[in-house]
Amino acid sequence: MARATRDLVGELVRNALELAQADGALPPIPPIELRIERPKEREHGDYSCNVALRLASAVRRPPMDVASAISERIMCTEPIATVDVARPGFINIRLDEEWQRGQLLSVIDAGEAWGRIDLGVGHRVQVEFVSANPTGPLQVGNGRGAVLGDALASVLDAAGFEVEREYYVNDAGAQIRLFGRTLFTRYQQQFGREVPLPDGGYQGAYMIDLAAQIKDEAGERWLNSADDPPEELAERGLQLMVDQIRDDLGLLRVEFDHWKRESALYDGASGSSTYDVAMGRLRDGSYVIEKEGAVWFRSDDLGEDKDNVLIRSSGEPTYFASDVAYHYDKFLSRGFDTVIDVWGADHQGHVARTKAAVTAVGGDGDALEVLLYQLVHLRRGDERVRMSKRTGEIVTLRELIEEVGADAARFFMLQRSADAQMDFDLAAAASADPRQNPASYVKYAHARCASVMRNAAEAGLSASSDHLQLLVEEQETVLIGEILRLPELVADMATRREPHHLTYYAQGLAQAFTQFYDAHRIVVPDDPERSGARLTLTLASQAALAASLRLIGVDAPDEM
RNA sequence: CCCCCCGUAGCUCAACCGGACAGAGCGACGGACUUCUAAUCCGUAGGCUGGAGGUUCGAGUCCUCCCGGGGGGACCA
Repeated sequence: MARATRDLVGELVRNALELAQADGALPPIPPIELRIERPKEREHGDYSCNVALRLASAVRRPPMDVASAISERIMCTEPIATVDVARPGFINIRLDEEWQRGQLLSVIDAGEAWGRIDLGVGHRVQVEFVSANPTGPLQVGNGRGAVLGDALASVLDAAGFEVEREYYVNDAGAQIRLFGRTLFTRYQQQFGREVPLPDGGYQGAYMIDLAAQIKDEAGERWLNSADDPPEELAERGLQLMVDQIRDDLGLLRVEFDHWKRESALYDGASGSSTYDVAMGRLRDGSYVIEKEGAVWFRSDDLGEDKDNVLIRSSGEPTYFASDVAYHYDKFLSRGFDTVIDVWGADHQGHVARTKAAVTAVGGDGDALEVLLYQLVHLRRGDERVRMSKRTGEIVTLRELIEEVGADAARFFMLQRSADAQMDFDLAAAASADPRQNPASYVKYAHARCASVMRNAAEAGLSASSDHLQLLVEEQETVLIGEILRLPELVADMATRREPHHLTYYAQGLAQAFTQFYDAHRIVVPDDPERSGARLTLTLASQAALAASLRLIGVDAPDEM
């Protein structure tokens, strides 16, 4: 199914609305956005529409009248069974149950690709996330960005967008030079030399490990170098660091399509590098001024209240200047229609000026979206786990994954909306007990589907679509509804950039299946017709569970 | 001083960008296993959605102010 059921319903409602105007039942009105919602109460139907309430004052008619005029003209075909009008002026729509049962076959056919829609076809989106400085290992907070960005990219992909996952490697500038100098110091220390760390150098033990590794690889090669740092040494250290970051992300099952190096923005003959071209664009647009010995981005025309330094009085470009060039590259060179940058909340202050910069270099600032995520706090049961850089008790992403596993790490990280701070309970996440750990609960439901199918095969029973009309029990109806809901959920998540709904959907779906399983026997050798229908439902459940787990990035095991 | 995010059940959090009776999980209490995985299920208790105004048919959601928590406001990233 390339279209969500909701869209089919919406089209029928829109037709009815237009018909009502055409035949004079309603006066002509300007086009209105039509939203089909899913009511909380099942008695209100499978879908509802509040268009009559919103139209009432404009057409100077009681909402109930408007609702009636529209609902009478809704064609009760294919997905729709009945249409009712309710109290204030809602139009409530109930789906045809036979049609819904028939959809289960499409679900099974789609398998773990269930939920894919064509909402975003032809639209190229880049999701850039993590992009932590390669001067140290990833921290827990980076993990949240990793999971959020990866799941969002998966959701957009499922919604039909052409998606690229990108990691921006900040391999230029002062901090990377400091990284090189720290590494050089540690390298010399490997040979027993007493060399002090540079001012503000990177304290972490990982720098010693890096130095030891480089010593093993290259011996004394740079020991007596006059450069600080030796360029090749620094480059090798950076490579190793990036490799480690890539490995850590791999443990989380996060993979990038493209690793973009900041230094590449400066490559090329003078005047032709991305950086030079982007700066040229700013100058052409009169967005550049010089004052106090530095070069500034003047953006008050674009609604910014403050100028920002592009080139320091030392002649060195700022991080922001690189960012201008980088976003020029994203939009003007590579031509993405939309770019979503996933940033930690501590970068909140950069949002406005980066959007302004996109506009200034000739792009559309609104096509740059920045998804900010709030901080993560760790706790273990009731005990707070401190993550202080000063005390050195930093919890790395790798440590987190080793303690709780990739599945729980991903599921827990994704459970909160990006703009809510998060308490991550290591004790709950590390537990295999589904009562503590919803990731286990969902996986268990999937494994149970597989188990049921195995037992059915042993009993000589198999899924059949011949008697789906037997699926009329309350738990069966609810479960079918949950399964069929995924495509519209994908649409909502993609549109609103909110992948966290996945975890709630997966839990609700798992619960619906488990309740069905608990209330009714699926494999009944004496009743092959009913068994065949229920096995079809089981297969569809398994597909929907697998599809949602795949989007979350969690394994869907066949046994536990 | 200014800007951004948050404040919802004892705890952790949802609530489809204004809808119908604010929902889950955990925790608490009480039930259900000779049958496909009880790693489960069912039931009960638990709320003036931080506070005060406002907007309208209708507000947890939007506007103003206040309180509280977090994050920003550099020629750092």
